[in-house]
Amino acid sequence: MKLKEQFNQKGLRITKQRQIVMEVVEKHKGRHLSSSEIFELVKENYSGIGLATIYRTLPLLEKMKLLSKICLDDGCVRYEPYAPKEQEHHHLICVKCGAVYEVEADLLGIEEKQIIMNNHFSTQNYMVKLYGYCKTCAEEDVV
Amino acid sequence: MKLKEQFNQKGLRITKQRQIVMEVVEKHKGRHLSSSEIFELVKENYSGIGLATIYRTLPLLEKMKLLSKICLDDGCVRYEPYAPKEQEHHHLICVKCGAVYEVEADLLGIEEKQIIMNNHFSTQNYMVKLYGYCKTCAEEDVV
DNA sequence: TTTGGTGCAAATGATTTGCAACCCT
DNA sequence: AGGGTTGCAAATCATTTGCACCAAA
Repeated sequence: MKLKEQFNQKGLRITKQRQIVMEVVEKHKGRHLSSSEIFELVKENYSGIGLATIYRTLPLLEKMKLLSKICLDDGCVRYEPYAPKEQEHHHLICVKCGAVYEVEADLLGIEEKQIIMNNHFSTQNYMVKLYGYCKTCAEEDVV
Repeated sequence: MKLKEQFNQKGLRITKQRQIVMEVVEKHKGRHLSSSEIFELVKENYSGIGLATIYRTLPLLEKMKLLSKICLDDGCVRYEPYAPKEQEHHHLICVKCGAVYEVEADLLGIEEKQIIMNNHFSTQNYMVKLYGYCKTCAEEDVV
């Protein structure tokens, strides 16, 4: 199991708790789980888990590039399975109902990346958040 | 003064506190002020201000499209003067030192916008956050 | 056995809310 | 006058931290 090696290499231990956190987030790919949502889901499989462990585990898994942190402007940090550059995806946020959709696409073209390079900034990755109306809410507005 | 009319139209009142909050954020265009930073700055001109007023005023000014809320993944909400579509700008976030730079450009091309339209989403505006290394930190890494 | 890891409870920080007093219109 | 606003303090929420105990390696 690669996960275990990845941890051990850094002197970290792979515990039941860490494994279940990973499983839960992967199982719910496409949702954007907050820390407390993850806490609730982990409890279903491991009722003894403590909230503090969740809060200590999540940033750790993020640093190891196993999870990605996302911030959807709703007052809490959320996580999703890590997506390598080739699968970069972005978020469409409905300003009316709050629904979040994903678009899988490399939204920045060569030109745009050039503009950024000109600012002396070396980009590792990027995230685009688009605010607008989802189909449902756009139709309601017409009524 | 248009500001006053804009408020009165909605049955809202233009108070000294609200005016000073606007002034402070506009004066510091280019910085990305957190609520408590705004609180401190407002106090310089109006020492009686209460923190709760700041927290009530900021979302109000945002709804009125006088300010924009930004979330730079550092655990607090920040604000900057509202930028109409023509002046859309985005943020470069240094993952090492945390510095935030701005790029003024419409980073999404026609093609990319088309991709989003195909998702049945009508975009009002969007925000791009790019994570990477600023010039200074990139140079330090070489050392 | 030897650390790193965990649960729990208390501490922090950011933001919200109830309420009486206040002040734009 | 009258209702929107404010300051203050208490309440909430998300997240962090100290510490004794537990468990991977």
